[in-house]
Amino acid sequence: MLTIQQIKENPRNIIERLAVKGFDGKEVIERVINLDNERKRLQLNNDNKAAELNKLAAQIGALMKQGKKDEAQQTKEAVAAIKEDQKTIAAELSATEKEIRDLLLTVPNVPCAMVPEGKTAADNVVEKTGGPMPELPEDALPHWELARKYNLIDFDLGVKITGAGFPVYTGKGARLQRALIQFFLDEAGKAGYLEVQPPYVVNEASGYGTGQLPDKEGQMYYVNEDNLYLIPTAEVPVTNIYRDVIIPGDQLPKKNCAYSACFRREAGSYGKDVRGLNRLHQFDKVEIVRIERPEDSYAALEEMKDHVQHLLEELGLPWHILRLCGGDMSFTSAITFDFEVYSAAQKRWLEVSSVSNFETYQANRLKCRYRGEDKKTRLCHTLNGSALALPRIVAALLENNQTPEGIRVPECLQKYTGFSIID
RNA sequence: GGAGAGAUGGCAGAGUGGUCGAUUGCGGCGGUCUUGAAAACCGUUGAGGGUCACACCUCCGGGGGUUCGAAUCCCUCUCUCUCCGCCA
Repeated sequence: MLTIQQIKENPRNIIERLAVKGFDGKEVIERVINLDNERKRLQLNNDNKAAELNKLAAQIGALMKQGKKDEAQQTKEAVAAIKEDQKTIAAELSATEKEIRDLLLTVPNVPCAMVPEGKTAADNVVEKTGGPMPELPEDALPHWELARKYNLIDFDLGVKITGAGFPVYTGKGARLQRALIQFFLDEAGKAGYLEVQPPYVVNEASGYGTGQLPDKEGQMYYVNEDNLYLIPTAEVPVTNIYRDVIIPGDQLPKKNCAYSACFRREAGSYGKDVRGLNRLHQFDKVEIVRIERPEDSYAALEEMKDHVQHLLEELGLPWHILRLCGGDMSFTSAITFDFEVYSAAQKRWLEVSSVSNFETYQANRLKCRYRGEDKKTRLCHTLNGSALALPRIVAALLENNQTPEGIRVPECLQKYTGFSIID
């Protein structure tokens, strides 16, 4: 969430930029500022009462030691009255604090200056395009047909075991999954990301830390008995490594990568766009996460984009980068770039990565700070990106690389798969 | 699942009702000494609110209570550890 400090520094600017996300912040921002002034007043009042009480309590202690019981008794009576006062002030104070917190939770992150205006995905800006566009024959098959033809993925079996959206990968299909994961992790390692293997299940505090809670709990699988959530992305456990942490300035940046299975309920999204691998409840992904000093975060974002682009080039897929418009960005992001690959048989672009800078929005919730040269603590900037999510990559690879002889495996994967063609 | 122990500052570890925001050790930082370093010695070293800066206030796992006063007593929740059972 935003900090009050941020809001107070330049409320007009915040309101203007929130409008880019289609959020009318005028009222909330004003309300927060007023409430904070009220909070300060109450706090001062409360503190003064507390100071008085502390002083009197010490006096009573001293009197008791001297054996002056009567005087002590008198003082005790004075204390009772002040306590009564303080009680009401304290109640007001905590109510005000709660209201501020609740309001702040409703305010999305402020989009940075580079974010284009716009309401829907149609307003996203294509920033860059690359990779070879394949020429497929008319009878080219979509990946779900190819998966059946070559026995790579059994969707029906997944339905039997679990339900729709939980495919079973078999044989070379399973091997291809493992190869991609290894390839992505190795590349991230080369780029300086420290690999971690996080839990796939997280507690409530972690859900709040990265912003899945309180709003999006409907998107996560929930384990009722233990009050735990299945992770929708490794971003959650990995970023929460840095929850409630003050990082020495010279240890920044922190760069982590992690493979994990991801679990998403995808409640309410059914229809033609969800066939095959296009949208799953469980899928594999390698995620990269960075914790940066504010002044470095945008350079880091560029590095992350370059990294993802590099992966797609190695895979030989046609890709483009979208700069998301305000309306299509997530609640917590300050700027987001989506990478899409072209699926030649489905004749559509598929999102395979999303790279975002959250600036201090996540860090404020996480209480993730660093200590600067001046010894002061400041909020870090957090960033993350998929590098990459597997299913749609697999879909595009199968479709785009299909030949009469079989499906060609990209060079970069062959040392991991152990085969160069799927036939 | 059963039984027991515990949760204190970056770490270790004291403190069981009244200058305790907290003894001490380690670590960190600054300094003296040194060509440099180590050792030794001296000093310093938690977070948040508040203030121009002080003052002042809050925080000893979370929440509630007792008391003039709680890290210390009571209740409750969560978590961790040990032993037993089960088990990849």
